Amino acid sequence: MYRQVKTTPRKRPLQNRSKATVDTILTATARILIKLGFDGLTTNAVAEAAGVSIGSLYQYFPNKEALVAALIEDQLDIKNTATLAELARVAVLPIGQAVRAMIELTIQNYAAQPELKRVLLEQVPRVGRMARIAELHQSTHKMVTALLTARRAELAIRNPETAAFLLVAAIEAIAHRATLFEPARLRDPALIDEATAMVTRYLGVAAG
Amino acid sequence: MYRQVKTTPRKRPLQNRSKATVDTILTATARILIKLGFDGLTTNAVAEAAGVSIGSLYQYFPNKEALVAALIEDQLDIKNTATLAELARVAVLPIGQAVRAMIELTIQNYAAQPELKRVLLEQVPRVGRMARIAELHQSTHKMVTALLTARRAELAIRNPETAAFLLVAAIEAIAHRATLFEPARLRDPALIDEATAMVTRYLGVAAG
DNA sequence: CTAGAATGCGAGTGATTACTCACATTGCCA
DNA sequence: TGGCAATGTGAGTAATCACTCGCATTCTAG
Repeated sequence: MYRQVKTTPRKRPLQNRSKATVDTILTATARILIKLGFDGLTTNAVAEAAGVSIGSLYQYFPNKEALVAALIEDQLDIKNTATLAELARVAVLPIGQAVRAMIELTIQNYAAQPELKRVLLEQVPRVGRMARIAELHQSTHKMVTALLTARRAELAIRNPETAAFLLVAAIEAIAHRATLFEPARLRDPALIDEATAMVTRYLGVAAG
Repeated sequence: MYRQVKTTPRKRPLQNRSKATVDTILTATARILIKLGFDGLTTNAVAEAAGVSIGSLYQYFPNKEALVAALIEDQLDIKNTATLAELARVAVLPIGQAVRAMIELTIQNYAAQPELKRVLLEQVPRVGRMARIAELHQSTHKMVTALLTARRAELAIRNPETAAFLLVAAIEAIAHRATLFEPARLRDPALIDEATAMVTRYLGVAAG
């Protein structure tokens, strides 16, 4: 279907020296990506910007997409860990509060380094990371479904599975769209208030 | 910021002969794009698949991205026209009904040719069409804001502008995410029911 | 009918750029 | 201290592909 490119790292950096090299390379990748986009990103340019030889780059990254994939993986891991942890934490709170907390977390996640987030979001398909995204969606979806099912008695919804899909998609999209098109909105408290209102009214619970 | 590529057509096809050529080229582009992705899409391959010489292709399209851009423009035009028309049509209906109609339209739009939609969605940034998307968002957003403002008295919301942003983002995302990750859901009536419920409860009106 | 415009043709080329490899340097450990 | 492993180097190569251009064919208007 797609020309899938191997993006698994070539070699793990063992000594501190090489760990630093890898870090520098990724930092340079991010910088160039923001400035020039994926097409302006050349492996030679990355190596030069990182002050590292092109050979060293290829010690650790098999190709250009692997560079971007690594950045994406980092972000996804951070986000996923934070999301699952927060979901666990809020599971016992009053639902309104739980909702607000999840919305805040989601928006905060996008609000940090929005430029980088934007570029990476755009490059996800190109770098063959859609499957990974799907996985994460899946895991979030399951957890939210479980949460909604567990507390079904308090809620006005009949179909927790579909509801979970809607909610996750909606909240994620709000942050996503704001990041891509109206970053200023990420700082607008009304966004969080209204989103919380939307979700809590849908669920039939008091706002958080 | 981005290496922006000119994607405006080179020459308009005048005779029927050339109109057919352009059509064939775009059809071939869509087919290859679905099968091989953007990287597998080469201008030579498109020309061959279309049974047209590479020279002819370049009569009408200045470069590879212009091919994809043309497909995207087509889809966006269709969608935008339909959306604005429907918004105008439902403006006088009971709000619950209006909401359901808009949700159905949005989902239908994605449900037609979901494969092509998926690839095109993924290629929007690469082909420099984010600005166009932003425009369309803007116009939809304005219209929905106007609608919510006009019927404010019937609604439980305080901030029509933010509410419009939320609603458009949420509904769009539900269809979008389903298309990308769970196409089967596009056929699930529960999706529409629940989405309608979410929106109408948020607005504080009877479900449509 | 004809002249010029529109369209169609496709082998070839030029430029880009990802990536290799043979070798140099540095770090680690016995 | 010596030797092996890890790391770093960068000129060069090979392959791809977007795109050109000079020419052939088809259409249309007068």
